Amino acid sequence: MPTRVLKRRNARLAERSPTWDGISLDGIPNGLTRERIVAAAIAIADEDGLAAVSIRRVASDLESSAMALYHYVPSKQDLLNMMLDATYGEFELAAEHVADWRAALHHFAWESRRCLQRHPWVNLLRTNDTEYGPQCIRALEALLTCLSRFGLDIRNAIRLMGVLFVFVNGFVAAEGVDQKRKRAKAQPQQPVFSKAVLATGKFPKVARFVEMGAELPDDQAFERALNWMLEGMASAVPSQIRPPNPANVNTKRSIARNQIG
Amino acid sequence: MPTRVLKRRNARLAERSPTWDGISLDGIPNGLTRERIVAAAIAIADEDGLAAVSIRRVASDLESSAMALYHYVPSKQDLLNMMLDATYGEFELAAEHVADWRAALHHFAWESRRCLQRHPWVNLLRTNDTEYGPQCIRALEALLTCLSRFGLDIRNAIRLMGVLFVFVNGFVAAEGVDQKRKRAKAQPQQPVFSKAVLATGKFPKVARFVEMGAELPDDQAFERALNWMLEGMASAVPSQIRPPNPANVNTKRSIARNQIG
DNA sequence: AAGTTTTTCGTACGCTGTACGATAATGATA
DNA sequence: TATCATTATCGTACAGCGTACGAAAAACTT
Repeated sequence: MPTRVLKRRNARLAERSPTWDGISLDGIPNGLTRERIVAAAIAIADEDGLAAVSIRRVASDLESSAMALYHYVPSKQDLLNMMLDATYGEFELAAEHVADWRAALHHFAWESRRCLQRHPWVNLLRTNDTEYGPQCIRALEALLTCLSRFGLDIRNAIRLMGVLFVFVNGFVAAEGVDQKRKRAKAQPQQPVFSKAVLATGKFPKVARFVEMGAELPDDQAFERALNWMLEGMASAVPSQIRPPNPANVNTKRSIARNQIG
Repeated sequence: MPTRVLKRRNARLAERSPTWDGISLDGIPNGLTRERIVAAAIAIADEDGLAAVSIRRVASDLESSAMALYHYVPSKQDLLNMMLDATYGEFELAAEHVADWRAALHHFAWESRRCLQRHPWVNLLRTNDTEYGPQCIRALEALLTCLSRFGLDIRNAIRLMGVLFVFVNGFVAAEGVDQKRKRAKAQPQQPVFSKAVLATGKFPKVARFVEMGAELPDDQAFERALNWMLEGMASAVPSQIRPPNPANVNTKRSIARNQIG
């Protein structure tokens, strides 16, 4: 995208009223705010991908100049951190009516996936070393509170949540890659597996897998894998706080220890 | 790192023998190869992080010039893909002596973690849309072959592996963040949770969790979470090919269907 | 020796984050 | 209202990035 940004900015500047005094033409004050900057950056990332988020581009969209942003945002890395935290604001906290900790974690997983899917770039941000901000802490507090109602202490709750979040994150990341591929289908082709390698005939099983069509991750696959995860967790949670899963009731392998592991 | 790269390159060029003819001073031919380029890039990423991998830097380390590399590597993105695939070459294939599919997956998970830990930047690469190359396919084929020996068909094996890999990937990513934090302890401090937010007192559970010290992911935590994962999978795998897990033998909830899910 | 192909390299363009200093707008105070 | 201090904005500049383009050199063929 050559000179596009600059052109856009010049266009914006050109249509400014010469008597502009802090109020833009349509009546919306364009004084900068940290919130406005973060929102603009998120909009860019949603629309054109995370790579398109540059200080100059954000400033251009805000009809401002690059350096003006640095009064509200210490650095670009901080801006990215704020973007990440802002997405946690969309997190719908666990409803009151969840019946047990398994349902709470189930809700947490689906809600996490929903938020991650809405902003595919979140996966990229989470790989850097980011700081957990207010929105994230708020969601975490709510879930901890919910889980504690069902008898899980903080340490164990954190363990479960951590593993679950890691799982959801990885799953959505894999989903995102596939979706990106599907969207860019116009390309000559972007084979997931190098065709040259498969053509050697040395890898019959992988070739057969490719032939029968890779199974793309979807809602059903997510639910299935999530239940594996939860089932495994249930097998480790002390029985007295285990949800009344009919499949488990008559089992003798309940773990008596009060510590998960 | 200002002008460092350029200086290094100039130094290298300066110490070149004027009668240089394809053989470098210490007798090692420095004709470029795709393999040498990839290896150099990996070395840089291991040492200075993925961000330090630039075409100019790689060329400098190879005592070459930036544009020379483009005859062996179509683009930087392709170079990154090749780096990723090369790491699969270090993957130690499942030993012959694994007793059942659960042991095979257990080995696969630990080996994946080992490789990922050796090259922390792999996590960053896997988030982009990459293509699976020969080394990756080789490892996949081996695991599929191993799993099929225990009665798992390709579709189900892929499902299990996919979820497991996603889990390992996410876990190591979390580990990597913590390790990076630990290494940069000299900094004034890099609180994982914003202290200003916690100081509001609105989030007592999170605050208590921070007080009692976050439990860093380690070998033990990995093994524990991995067993959750495998336990959940075992509950979904048809009973006749389920490994003889004593905890499961007397359970009636075996799923008779031949399809996982 | 001449011609062809492969490999290397210099230059240049547009982009990036941001340090620094000058300028403009705003709010407080005399 | 005039002056000053603070805050906000902006222009310029620097070093670095990926890589398109074309010239140059080296290597290999004939």
